[in-house]
Amino acid sequence: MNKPSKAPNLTIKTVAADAGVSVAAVSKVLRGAYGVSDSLRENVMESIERLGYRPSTAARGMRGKTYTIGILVGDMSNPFLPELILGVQGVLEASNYKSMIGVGQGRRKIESSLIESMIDNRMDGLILVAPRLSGDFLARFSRQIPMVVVGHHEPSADTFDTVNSDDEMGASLATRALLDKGYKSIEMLSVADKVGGDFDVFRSRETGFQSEMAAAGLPVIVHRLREASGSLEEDLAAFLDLPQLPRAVLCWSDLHAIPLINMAKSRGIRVPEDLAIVGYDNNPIAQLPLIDLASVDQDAHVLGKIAAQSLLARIGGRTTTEHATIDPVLIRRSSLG
Amino acid sequence: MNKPSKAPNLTIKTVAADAGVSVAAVSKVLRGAYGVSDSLRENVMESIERLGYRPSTAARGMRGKTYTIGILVGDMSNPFLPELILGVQGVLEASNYKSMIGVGQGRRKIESSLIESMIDNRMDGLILVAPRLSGDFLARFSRQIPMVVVGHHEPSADTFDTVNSDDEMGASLATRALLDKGYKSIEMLSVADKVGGDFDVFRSRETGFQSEMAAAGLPVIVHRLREASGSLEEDLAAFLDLPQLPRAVLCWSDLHAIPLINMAKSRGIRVPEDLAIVGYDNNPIAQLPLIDLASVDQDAHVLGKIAAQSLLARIGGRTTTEHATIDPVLIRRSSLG
DNA sequence: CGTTCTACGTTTAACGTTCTACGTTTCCCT
DNA sequence: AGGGAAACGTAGAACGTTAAACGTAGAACG
Repeated sequence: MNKPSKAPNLTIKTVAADAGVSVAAVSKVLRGAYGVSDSLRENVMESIERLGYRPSTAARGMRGKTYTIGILVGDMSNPFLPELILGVQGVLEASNYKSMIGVGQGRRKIESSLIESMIDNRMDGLILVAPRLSGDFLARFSRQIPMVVVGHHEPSADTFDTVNSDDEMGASLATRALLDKGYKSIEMLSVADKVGGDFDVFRSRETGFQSEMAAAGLPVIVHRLREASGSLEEDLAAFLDLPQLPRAVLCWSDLHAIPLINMAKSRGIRVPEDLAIVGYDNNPIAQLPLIDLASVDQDAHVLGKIAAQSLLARIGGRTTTEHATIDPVLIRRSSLG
Repeated sequence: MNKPSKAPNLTIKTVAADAGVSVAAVSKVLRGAYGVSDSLRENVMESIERLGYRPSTAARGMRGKTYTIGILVGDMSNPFLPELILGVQGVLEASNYKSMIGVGQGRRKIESSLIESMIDNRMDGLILVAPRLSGDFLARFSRQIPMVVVGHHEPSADTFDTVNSDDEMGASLATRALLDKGYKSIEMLSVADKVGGDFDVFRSRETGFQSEMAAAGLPVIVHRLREASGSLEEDLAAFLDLPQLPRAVLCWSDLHAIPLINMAKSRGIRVPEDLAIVGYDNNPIAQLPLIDLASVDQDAHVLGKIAAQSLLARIGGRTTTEHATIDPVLIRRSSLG
């Protein structure tokens, strides 16, 4: 049997009895609250340690804080996730917070239900990473719980903070690198028209591309992929079949650039001799020798760190809104030329 | 400000008042407990719906169940994860359970602390997917909470259930396919000697390979990669530099097979003409045209479904232990020959 | 030497559920 | 019609923690 019939549930009461003090005293020690002498604290700590006591998050949630924050990731294939989470956890460790990670599978329904779960669990705050949910939804949830959103531009939001890599700059960087190589005919392969609703979250990279091209006095040509699943192959093929294939292409994501480079090479189009390709996100696959795709990299660790600090501040009582931005870097590989 | 000064916290009491019944009646409806008339249920449901009430998981955890189960994944790069989780969630939906997913980052410390968090949150049960933790640890935790482990052979465990794809059969399948092609010189590239402790969790695939080769009267040659990070490249290179390169190779994972196929091709070794390669896990990358790697596929959806059912049964009171096994399938691609 | 602080610790309500008893109805049989 | 069981609903005590309010003793002050 799993549960022995008599589980003498280890509670704050046990600790109090063991240390010979009141329950409230233990609670104070636990929370680092005001009004505990060093000797008391030491005494209680010793008992806690020896008994192996851990406070019940559930019970905590009833009155105070749970010291748990939820991290919701929209899509676990996101290559910078591990590093980002490390960044978050680094900050949390220092302030005895724990985190629980939820994976939204890129589906709005799962995302909402996960967020609701987290609220129901009385978590103290939420970090949403590249959520698919629209700004309206985000705003609605943010009224119920302190929230920071990473990788989802929403500059007008005033009920939650955002942390983003500067997508416009990233695209600029990549475009300028292509221009510096001397290419004149450069086009962009961007994401579907209204992926995830009609907010312009996904347009910053286009803006960066556009402004660089315009500054160079060159025409701005942007192709947009369709959203339907399975259409990616077709759309990429259509692009490669263009009568006037450009000399270079900037892809919105490595998720497009990698299949593209594959398809191009297997059609005998040489990369970068015939077509230079730059992606975005620096997916680990990009560095495989057969792929060797140049890509824009975001410092995920910093992204996570800032998000966590921001959330902690918000939980701590800050009511103003912060929108942070950090600078990406271009990783040069052979596909760039 | 985030929280309006007067949050008239929507509780079960509010609902009871609204529906004109007792608090306990609402609770019964919520839990689908015995002793509620249809009219009562309908009435209460209507109130719940209209008010948008959601029960506090934290409060629930204090007395009863939280209707939340924790899914801990050892490593989010695992390609069959999304489908597995879908399988789990499919089962859970039907019984009004929610799930929270934790990502262990392949680090034992994070794994343990996440499991502890989940226990502290009074979750009703845990599904561990390909955990790095050793059997001892697993057994210890399983005494505190109902638990099912997926993708981690531990046949001697008697305090938690396991669900696994039949790794031995998968390796057999792949080996036999290579034998059927007429190859005689087949070797295996397996995982480090004592990855994650000295249990033989990772040996089943070797066993499958070994028994097929022995049955065919051929020599059994297994290379083991080292565990240290960064050593993969070296080890693969060393393999390809072998004076007597085999005609075909079975890799323990696509995580090895994909870099291998890359390295081989970029050295001018033709796949499959010079070297046939079969991987394991059917990683999405395996199907890229430039890779086109044959691989053993596990039905992740079924894996998840069985795990969830198993856990629910255990939560429901089953005390015996179940070890389930399901059959994998070989996906043939050009790397097979 | 009384009075007021200050620092520490305790008492005691909450918090939002569940669940065990227990009291009413309602229904079904003879 | 009478009796018993089943069905329905209620009251109220948990659950483990926090936090506001409340002592209390010694120190500092006038």
